[in-house]
Amino acid sequence: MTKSKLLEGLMQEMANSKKQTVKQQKIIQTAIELFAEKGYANTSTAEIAKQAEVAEGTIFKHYGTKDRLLLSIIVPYLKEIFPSMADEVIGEIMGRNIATFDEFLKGFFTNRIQFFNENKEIFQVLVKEFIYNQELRNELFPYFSENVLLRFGKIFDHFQERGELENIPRERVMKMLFTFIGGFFVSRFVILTDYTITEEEIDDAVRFVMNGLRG
Amino acid sequence: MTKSKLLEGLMQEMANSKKQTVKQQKIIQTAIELFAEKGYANTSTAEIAKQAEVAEGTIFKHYGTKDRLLLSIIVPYLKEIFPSMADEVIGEIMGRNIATFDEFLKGFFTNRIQFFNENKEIFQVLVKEFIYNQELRNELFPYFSENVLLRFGKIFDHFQERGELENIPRERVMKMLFTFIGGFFVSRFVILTDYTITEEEIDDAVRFVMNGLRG
Amino acid sequence: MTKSKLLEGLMQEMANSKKQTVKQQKIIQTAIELFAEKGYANTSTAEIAKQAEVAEGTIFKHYGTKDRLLLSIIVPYLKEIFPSMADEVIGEIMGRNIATFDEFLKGFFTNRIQFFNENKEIFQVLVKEFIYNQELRNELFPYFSENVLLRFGKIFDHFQERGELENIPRERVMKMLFTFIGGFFVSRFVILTDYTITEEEIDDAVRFVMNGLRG
Amino acid sequence: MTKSKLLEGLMQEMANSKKQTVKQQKIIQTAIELFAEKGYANTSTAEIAKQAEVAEGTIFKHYGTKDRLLLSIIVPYLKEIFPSMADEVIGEIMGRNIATFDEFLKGFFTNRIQFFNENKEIFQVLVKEFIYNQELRNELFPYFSENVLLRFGKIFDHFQERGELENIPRERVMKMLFTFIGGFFVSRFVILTDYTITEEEIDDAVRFVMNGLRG
DNA sequence: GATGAATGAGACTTCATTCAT
DNA sequence: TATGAATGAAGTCTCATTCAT
Repeated sequence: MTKSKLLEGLMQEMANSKKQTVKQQKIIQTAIELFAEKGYANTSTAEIAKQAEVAEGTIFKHYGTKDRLLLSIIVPYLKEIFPSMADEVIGEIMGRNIATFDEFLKGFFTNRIQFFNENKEIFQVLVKEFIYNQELRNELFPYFSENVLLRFGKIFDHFQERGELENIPRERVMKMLFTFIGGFFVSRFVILTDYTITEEEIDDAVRFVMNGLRG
Repeated sequence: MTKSKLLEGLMQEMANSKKQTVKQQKIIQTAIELFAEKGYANTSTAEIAKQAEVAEGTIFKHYGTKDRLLLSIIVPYLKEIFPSMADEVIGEIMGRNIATFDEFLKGFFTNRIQFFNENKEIFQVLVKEFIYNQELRNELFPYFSENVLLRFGKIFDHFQERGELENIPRERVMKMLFTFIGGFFVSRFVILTDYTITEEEIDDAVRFVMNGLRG
Repeated sequence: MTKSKLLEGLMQEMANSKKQTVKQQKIIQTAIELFAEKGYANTSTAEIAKQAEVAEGTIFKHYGTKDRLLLSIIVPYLKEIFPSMADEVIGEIMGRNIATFDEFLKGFFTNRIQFFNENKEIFQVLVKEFIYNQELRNELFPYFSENVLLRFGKIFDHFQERGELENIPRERVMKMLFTFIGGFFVSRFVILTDYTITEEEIDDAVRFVMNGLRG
Repeated sequence: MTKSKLLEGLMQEMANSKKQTVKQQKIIQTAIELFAEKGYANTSTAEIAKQAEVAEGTIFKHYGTKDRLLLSIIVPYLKEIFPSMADEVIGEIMGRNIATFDEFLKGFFTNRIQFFNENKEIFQVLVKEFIYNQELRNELFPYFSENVLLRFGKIFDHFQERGELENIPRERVMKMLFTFIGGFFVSRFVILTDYTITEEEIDDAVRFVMNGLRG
């Protein structure tokens, strides 16, 4: 986990690479499960190999190092975690039927909850390593800033231009917003792993945030 | 990190134990720094020993296992992290000059921010391992529920009885509150390690929460 | 050396396992020599690795723990040490040409002396650990009772039915017999490691036992 | 356990030394128990210290090394294990009322069984280490030959001169005798630690030996 | 005489990684 | 592509022993 800027390179590389073999799929799936459960540092490649019913050498044939195995899990996920959603949502906002920030927030929560539910374990891996692993954090930060903060900013601007969320100091309030959103997803998906989020709770969250912002 | 219910036992044990030697203090201090920086799993006892200018054996003479070294850091801190504060605050509320939930929240944030600033690294260790280490999480959860949730609940009740925070579904709203508070402290002290919290931001946070709750 | 009943399991496991690599053979051979000479507890895996010209990790790759290395030496030997011989001898007695207990005893001594001479070191390991290691003793005792005492008892019965060894309290006399046999093999093969047993001494031993029994 | 001829020196030294303190007694007693149970190599000085309720340093203050602690247990016992008995018995034979080798053997077994019962654990330590520890065996062998074999030989001669045990090749038969005696005491006191020897069994043993010898 | 903190060599074991097949 | 034997560095931990108090 030493080289920098490898995220970009890796994304390129993955885009170009052939499609996975069956063994590769098993390796990735098993690694996700184990990394999510016990963390990257506490999971040995031997354990992954055994549980994936694959020779240990096979892992290294495909991924070279354990580090790159981790990135092979995280990187393709990164592209989906915010951007795709953001683009989607931005499309909806601009074009169609999302008129208020309330609606946007509700859509955002609903959409992401569904996405994280479908990829809970990868999200756990990502969060755990993001917090635990200094090097990875340094790697991910610029990516995160660029893709998440920026787009969210734009959306925020959009609604301010429309007359919503007026007279609010954007930077300061967005911090509060992200603080809550981060706390929400991490607590529900990483810490309380068996938690189920209800429709009602989404409404609570949206209301909490909206009131907080408007204050 | 296998045996359960060792928290209680360890607390007893520590209360009874003689006071630390100079070397012990150096070990603990160094371990805190390294665990905070790189995480427990990525820090070797050899590294701790070297940086603490102590023989590796000395660590094990005093703490037996690396696990127990971690707990020797976390456990004494746990007792201070919430209860003491809560008791203090409860005293202030009941007796003296805290009249509103706003005031309480502001006091809480101010007080804990100071405390975590003074113990930033231990807090980082605690949070990182809480998220990373399943076993430790299981160990800490009951303690957390009992000491944090319970006391907060009482305080909440207190203000509801006084007429504040009326007509609010306590359980649901407290969840939002904790979500925000958790997100706030973790992001500021664990992720953004060089962040400085201003007076202004505390006010933002209090306002955000109060509006969120009242809504 | 903690889990019980692992003997049976290990036997199964070994029967199923692939055949040894060259390195494994060197490891086992070297371990036998060193354990025989200095005892299991006084032999380090580093020493075994060095003398076997193998990386220390290789030992653990194959045998997992030092304990299992010891058992990997002892277990396959156990199956040969008595049962096979007993079956052979029983066959001879029943079918062919062993008519008297004298003959049987002489055959037994001769056969086992040859066997132990060919496997002197493993026998030394077995005896030393049997005496030294409480856990191993508990593990081996039931096996020993079942395979050795039982078969010997049957043979004894056989000759009593034929009219030999009459009027002798079987249990009490067999104790004396085993006492002598045990003393004989342990002293000659484990304590006096350079001792050579002559034909004459075998006769002495048989005569000593036969007289002792008949008395 | 390196230096040779230290047995003699140690005996002198012990004879000259002051009498033991209370702590020393506890150390020795605890060490005997632990060495008997688990063997010298598997017992740490830390464990002895803890169980003896003594600081680890105290053990080394008194005994210098763990080796010398072992010898401090074995050496005083050695002087009693055969010589004293032999002298006693020789006295009885010469002067008083032991007329036959039968009687002598019965006396010998009875006397030594009582002695070993009273010092079972030290005997276990002695035997286990004698078998396990090459260096100690080399140390003890000459002592054993001189004190045990020699005296036994004299006694044997005595009875042969009296007309008993005639026409028997002394060397060969004494080997059988020692083989049995060794097997008897080791099996009963070291291997079958909870065994109780009955009067009847002593008679069996004497009869077995006498017949064996006379044959 | 007794303590117990401290040591550092060395024990067993784990691990990511390599490479011949 | 896949294997799995082999590696050796590094990890945690144990131990007999020393020494200042």
